Formats: sequence, C-alpha cells, structure tokens
Amino acid sequence: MYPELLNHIKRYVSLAARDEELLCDHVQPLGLKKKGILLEPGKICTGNYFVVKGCMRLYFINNKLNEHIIQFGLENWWINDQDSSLHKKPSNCYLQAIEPSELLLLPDKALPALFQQAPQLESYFRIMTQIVYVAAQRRIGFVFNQTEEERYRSFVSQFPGFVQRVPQYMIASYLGLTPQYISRLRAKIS
Amino acid sequence: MYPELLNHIKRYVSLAARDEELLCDHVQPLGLKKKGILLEPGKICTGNYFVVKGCMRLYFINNKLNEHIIQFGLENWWINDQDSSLHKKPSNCYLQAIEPSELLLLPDKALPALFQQAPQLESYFRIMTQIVYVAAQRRIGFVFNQTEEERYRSFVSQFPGFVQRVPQYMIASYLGLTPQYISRLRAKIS
DNA sequence: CGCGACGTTGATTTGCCTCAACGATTGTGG
DNA sequence: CCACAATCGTTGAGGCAAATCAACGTCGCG
Repeated sequence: MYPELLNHIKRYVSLAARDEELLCDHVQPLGLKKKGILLEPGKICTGNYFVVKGCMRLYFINNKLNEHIIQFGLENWWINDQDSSLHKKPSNCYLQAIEPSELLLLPDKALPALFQQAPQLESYFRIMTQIVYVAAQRRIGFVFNQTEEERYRSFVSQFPGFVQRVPQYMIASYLGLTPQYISRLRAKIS
Repeated sequence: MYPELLNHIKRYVSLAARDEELLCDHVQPLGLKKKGILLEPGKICTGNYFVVKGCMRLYFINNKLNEHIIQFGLENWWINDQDSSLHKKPSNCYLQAIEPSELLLLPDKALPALFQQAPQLESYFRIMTQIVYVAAQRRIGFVFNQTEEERYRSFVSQFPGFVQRVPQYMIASYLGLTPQYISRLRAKIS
C-alpha cells in the first residue's frame, strides 16, 4: 500500500478498500538519484509518475540548445509527458530528477482496466487533468499579461521556498527568461 | 437528438442509445449573433458549450486595457472558462461569439449524475481535457521556444484558412503580439 | 588542487512595442 | 442614396526592455 498516493486520491474521490488494492497492484515504486533520467527524446512515454519525495522536471532542448522547462513535479503530484503518452508518439523531452526522488509508476496500459473496474479512479484522473489544464491556461495568461519582472515576482510569491530549492537557471528556464536577467532582478529587489 | 455532438463523442468512446438520450435530455441548444456574450467578468461559468456552428473566443482584458485571447472555440469543440467553472469562482473573462453561432449548453450541474449513469461520458470528458491540456502545453512550448515570427508562421500553417476567418488583431491577441507587428510580418513575407 | 556547476556583473545589440497618422471597407441612419 | 462613423489594416519614427556576448567570482567535489 502506498499511503501518500491513496491519501492524495481520497482528497478528490472516495475509494473502496477493494479499489485501493486493485490500484496498488498496478503501481511500482522506484527510486532515482539526482539527475536520474526517466524519459529521453525519441522514447515514448508510457507511464504516469507520482512524486512521493523529491522533485522532477520535464524539459526539452530547442534548436538553439537552450533548455526549456515545461513542468516541475513536486511531492504529491503527477508528472509525465502527456503529449507523448496520449498520442503514443516519441517524446522530445527529458524527464529528470532534480533531487534524489522516490516515485510511483502507474503504467498507461493498466489504466483501461482500472477505470473499468473502479470508475472513481477515472473521476480522479479527470479532475487531475482539469486542474493541470487550468494551471497551464493561467500560465499562458501570465506570460501574455505580465512583464518579466511581475512574472518572476508572482512565481516567487506563489511558491515560496521553491526558489531556494532548485538552481536559479531552472526558474529562469521555466519562466522563459535568462539567468542573467533573474540575477539582475534579485540584485534590484534587495 | 444532436447529431454533431453525438458523432463527436463517438469518435472517442462508444455510447449506448440509452446514454445518448440521457445526455440529450440535459443539453440545450442556443443561438448567438455576432458579438453575442455568454459570460462576463464577475459571473461564474456554470456550463460547457459545444460549438455546432460558428466561432467563439474566450478572452480577458488586462490592466493596460489590452484584450488577450485565451482560447478560440471552433466547430465540434468545447469552450468555457474552466478556471471559473472548476473552482466555482467569478470569471475574469468574456466568452463571445466572433461569428453568428449555434451552440449546445451542457450545464455543470448535470455532470455528476451523467457520469454516474454513463461512465463512458466521464471517459469522454477526461479525454477531451487531456487533449486541450496537451495543446496548452504545446502553446507554452511555442511561446518560449520560438520567435514571434516563427510563432505566427507556425500558427498560420497549423490552421490554414483560420487567418482569413477572424480579424487579424484577434490572431495577434492570441499569439501575444501586436497587430502592427503581424501587419509588418505579412508585408515582409509577400 | 583543479575542474565543473552556478551565479554575478558590465557593455552592447536588437526585436518588438508604442505612439501616431493615414487608408480602405463596411454599416447605418437621416 | 449619400454622409458619417466605426472597424480594421497599414506604414513610419522613435524608444526601451530584455537578450546576447563575454569575463569574472565562488562554491562544492572528485
């Protein structure tokens, strides 16, 4: 049994004991050290990873050889390359551990049967997807609506402490600006 | 019965005749003339709109009084303010018809019972949300990865004909650049 | 120690915005 | 049917915010 995962699910839907077992039968725990890689460009993403401990990032490298972070994965959240997973196409992303991490893998191929037998789980994943979709929409709004400076400030205030936890160049990469720019901003603020 | 909607659903899941009726009982058709408004800032979005004919846009106005289009809604697609709808909070967006449009309204409050009685419908909406989520992710990648020029070009090639269909300033607003810039781009291209 | 990873700072460049004025087209009311 | 306004696109001039290029500082680690 995986209490972190089950507790997270039970925040959103109720789950019978039988369904809990069913789910846990399909889940595999896995550990990853810093900079460990779960997915590389060219490979197809076939699973969903629940972060029990640690921190992940999903990023790609563009033709100017710049890294761009699409998404961070913190404790009690899911991370994978949905684009690759949903359309069964080769990913162009890396999925990498920023810190030593403990994850739970739920393979895509287990989902149809799981959803069939435990519709609550389909509800749960529908809700998860809605939440991250809304977050993505907001992020788009942020990019268009705010200046780079406002963007950095609101990110910091929205995730206090996170800035301390990961290198600054990753924050820059997530917000779509340069490390130098953030450095200057920080100097200006203090 | 609403064939456009049912056909769209059947692209993704199979639906028993009983479920079709059940769904259609909760659906209301509605017409909208050009510039007609379905949602305004301050109001809570309580429904999902399926576009049978026409074109919608979801946009907000920032503090510099600029419009920013979050999403277009074309034929055979859903549009609403998920953020408002999911979190039951007042929207800060307008949902407006760009062309005279025919829509189908499926109220949020009908969903729990529908999903309970027809799990296939929950599957369908889970898949819909996944698709738009992936699209939003890609859009974020576009914004960070490409120059404004590349962004415009790839938008045009991805949605050929759409540029003819809506005013250019709306394309600009969707892509996060100025109408003047697009105008100059078009001049340069030809 | 020496190397790599990360952050800082300075000088320069540039892509896009802003402001402003000017057409072209469409729609509308007298 | 015409005058007028509203809507939308184009073009020019100027400015600025952030990127780029480059060098240096510092910390941690094999």
